[in-house]
Amino acid sequence: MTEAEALASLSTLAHATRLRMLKALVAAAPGGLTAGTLAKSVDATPSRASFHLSKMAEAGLVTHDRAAREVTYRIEFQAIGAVIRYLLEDCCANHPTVQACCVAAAPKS
Amino acid sequence: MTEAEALASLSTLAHATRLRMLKALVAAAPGGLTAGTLAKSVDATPSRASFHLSKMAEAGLVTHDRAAREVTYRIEFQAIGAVIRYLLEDCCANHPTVQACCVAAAPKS
DNA sequence: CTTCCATTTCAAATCAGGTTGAAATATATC
DNA sequence: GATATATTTCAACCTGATTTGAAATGGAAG
Repeated sequence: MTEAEALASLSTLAHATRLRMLKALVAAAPGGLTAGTLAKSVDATPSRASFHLSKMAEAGLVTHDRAAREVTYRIEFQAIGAVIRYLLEDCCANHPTVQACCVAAAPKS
Repeated sequence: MTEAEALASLSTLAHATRLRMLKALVAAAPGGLTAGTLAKSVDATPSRASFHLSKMAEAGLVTHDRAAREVTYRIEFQAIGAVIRYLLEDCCANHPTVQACCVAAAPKS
């Protein structure tokens, strides 16, 4: 992942509406949610939701496909993993103190 | 870490000058770098560097202390760890696919 | 083909953040 | 105290992101 890509992902994540959409999509994985459902779940107008979703799609954080009239958005876990990895590896040089946080965050045996 | 804190850290990281400063400070850890050295290393004017450094300090990503005329900035590894953990745990619910990225990023035995 | 529903696009207004350069502060030296 | 260096602060300006609401598009159903 390049610095430019990392910056694009980080600024996409750095917005309350988008971060909440992301959480909603994680909770709904692997099924995904329609644009309308997402809009309601983060209390945004359709046009605002569409704006933010297209930004997230542009950054590769979500994918979307149309079924009839509805557009379903799905989380792209690997894209978020790539951002985390960039922070850990490229920025922090895998510093033990930073890694310790990830280890602690992995209670799954 | 609260959502507001995570958003503050993410938007602080989402800027080329600041991300480069962060990398420089990681490389210089645990010693730190002076404001002037940092400014040169990212090719920024003193005033621009000071502006970005104060944002990073405000977000808790760096600390600073004065020695004579120079102000030395140091990376706060735990703060970055906290952001990563937030993404991993609070956003992605420790999803295996995302965790796999961190594991791969940890070649240190 | 008209109508309805879901979503996106668009232009205008607003807002937040970044850059610039000059001035101010802090500290040391003469 | 005067001067020099390191850094920060400030105000003005610029730029890009976000919001808003209306209009347009895509698709299904009568």
